[in-house]
This record gives sequence, C-alpha cells and structure tokens, in this order.
Amino acid sequence: MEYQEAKDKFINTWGSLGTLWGINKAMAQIQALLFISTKPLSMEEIMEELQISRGNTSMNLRQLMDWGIVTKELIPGERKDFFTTEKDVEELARIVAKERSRREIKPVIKVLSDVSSIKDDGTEKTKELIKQTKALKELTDNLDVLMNKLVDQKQNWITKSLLKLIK
Amino acid sequence: MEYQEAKDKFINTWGSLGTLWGINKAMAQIQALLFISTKPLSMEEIMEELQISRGNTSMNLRQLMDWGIVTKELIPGERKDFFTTEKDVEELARIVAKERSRREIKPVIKVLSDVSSIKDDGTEKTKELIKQTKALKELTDNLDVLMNKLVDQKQNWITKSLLKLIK
DNA sequence: ATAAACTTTCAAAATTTATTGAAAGTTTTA
DNA sequence: TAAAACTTTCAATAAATTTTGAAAGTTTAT
Repeated sequence: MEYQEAKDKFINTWGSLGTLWGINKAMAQIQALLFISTKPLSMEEIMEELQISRGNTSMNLRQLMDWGIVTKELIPGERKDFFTTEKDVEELARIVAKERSRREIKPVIKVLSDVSSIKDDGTEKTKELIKQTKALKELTDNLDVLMNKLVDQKQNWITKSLLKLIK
Repeated sequence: MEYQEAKDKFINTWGSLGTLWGINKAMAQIQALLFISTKPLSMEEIMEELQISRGNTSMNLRQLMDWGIVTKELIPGERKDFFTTEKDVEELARIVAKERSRREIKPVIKVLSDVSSIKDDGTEKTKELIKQTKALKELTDNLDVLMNKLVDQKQNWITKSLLKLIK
C-alpha cells in the first residue's frame, strides 16, 4: 500500500467512524487529516485535500475548536489562519470522553433520575417503570464515573487500568 | 409527573440516545418500551404505543433480535409473536459492548493496523502517518480489551472495577 | 479610509437515512 | 387444500442531516 492510498483509507475510516465518537463525517475527516499532517494546515489546504466547500470546512473547524480538539495556529507573516489538532492520542481520548460525558451522558442521567423518582401509585406498571429506570440510572451513572476516573489518571491510564483489572 | 408523562419521556430520551449506543431511534424506542413493560408485547401493541408502521416495527424488531437484545416469546394459545427484552441492565450493557466491539471497533483496528504497517519510504509524511496511526491503533486496541475485560466480569462488574480504580 | 484577503453565516440544494404500506410470503387452523 | 392470521420485504416517500456557495462580515495592509 502506498502513502496516498493509506492516507485516504485512514481519513475515510476515521470519517465513517465519526458516529462512534459522536461527530459527523466531515468533522472527523478534518481531524484525521490534521492528525497525520506534519504541519498546520490552512482552510484552503483542507478544502483542497478533502474536496469539501469553504462553508463546510469553516463550520466543522469551529465545532472541532468547540470540542477543544483543534486549535488555531497563528503563523507569523501569514494572513490566513492555520489549524492543528491535538497529536497525543491519550489526551485526545481524554477530551472526547469528557465532552461526551458533559454533552450527552449527564443530561440523560438527569432524565433517568427524574423519571425514576415519580410517585409510586402502587400499580404494577408504575413500579416497573421506577425499578427499571432506576437501574438504568445507576448503571449510566456508574459508567460515567468510571469513564471519568479512567481518563483522569494522567499517565498511561489505559495500561494502568488494565493491569489493575487483570490482576 | 404522572406515569404516562414519565413513560413518554423515558422512551423519547432513550430513543434520541440511540446514537450513543449505535442504533436508530425506532429501535431504541422499541427496546425502551419493552424494557419497562410488565409483559411481552405483540407487534400490534408496539405499533399502537409508538405510532409506527408495521414494516418499521418488523424491521427494527429483527435488528434488536440480531443484536441479541430482544427475544421472541411464544405464548401458548396465541397465534401472534410476542417480544421481550433483556431486563437486567448489566447483561444489557454486556451485550451492547460485545456487539459494538465486534461490529465497529474490531474492523477499525484492522484498518489502523494495515495503514500503520505500510512501508516506510523515509519521507517525513510517511513517518508521521505510520507513527500516528500506530498510536491510534494501540489506543483503540487497549480500550477494546479494557472494555471487554470489564464486561466479562460476571457480577457487579462496574462496582468492582470502580473499587479497583479508586484505590 | 478603502481595498484586498480572508472567514463566517445561512437559505437553498443535495444526500443520506428512516419510514410507510401494500403485495408477497409464511404458518396455522379447519 | 383453502382460507385466515400473521409477518416480512421492498420500492416509493418522507424526514433528517449534511453540504454548498454566494453574500455579509471581519481583519489587515496601505
């Protein structure tokens, strides 16, 4: 496999994987491109490489910046903005985990918590609703805490966690 | 909040959360409905409750069965099929984790592995591609192993894992 | 102050994904 | 074997999401 083919394959796979970490295709592709780039890229270069429009590029770069994954780089003497992504995979995972927790998981926990604390009117169906949403609330809560704990360990968190669990 | 409101809220929240665990809205809603139901439901009842078509119901039930989350229940004397979902949240989480690993994560690891093992032609860009995809491959691999390990511990896996990590 | 270089916004268009419903298929009963 | 009860399939349609591109907005240089 040649460089160009490998590069395209990587960008596409990462792009279609977007859903798995909760972002859209163009956004994931831009991140992927920056991730393997040896230097900061301008909007022009990103548009050219990925064959996407200016508007699309602008909007998705903004979102990536909102997520804290991509940052603007100011290059002296250059008028254009240049962009880079976090290059450390563990730091990247940390950011993604924190953001998804905040944006998606926490709000769901809130709903589950509300639903599971409705008044028990004694009927079987109400009891079941309370019981099941409570169980789900606890599971989600625990997973969220677990994920954040994992990710908070600053160095080699995955390796360390694995060791503990294997024991 | 009344039973009906709480129920609708739960089904909708769980439905829109579908993306987070990688399934579509109707599929998640059907699962949610079965999850809080006190008895197996027929296709008719599901259609009625969720206001969705017969075809849609049929297709999504099939998918849920493919995932191993929903099972057909044969009720003596009844001609219709009835459906139930796994009621234990930890078992549910286990199934979802395993399926996502198999369907989504494993294939990505394969691509990352292929891309990261292209021939190093000595150029800076090739070196960067190899380095970064290798790092990503290792991270993904480790997370996958970690997730499967977590989920394999049969009882109270979350609690146990938390304890180990907090220590 | 103004023009050039560049970025953002957003309504319209394109694409993708989900849903419908009726016809075809299957199973059960009689 | 035939008809009734039920389920599946799939082409057409609808809905949701993504993308475009040109106009409006900003910043920088002169």
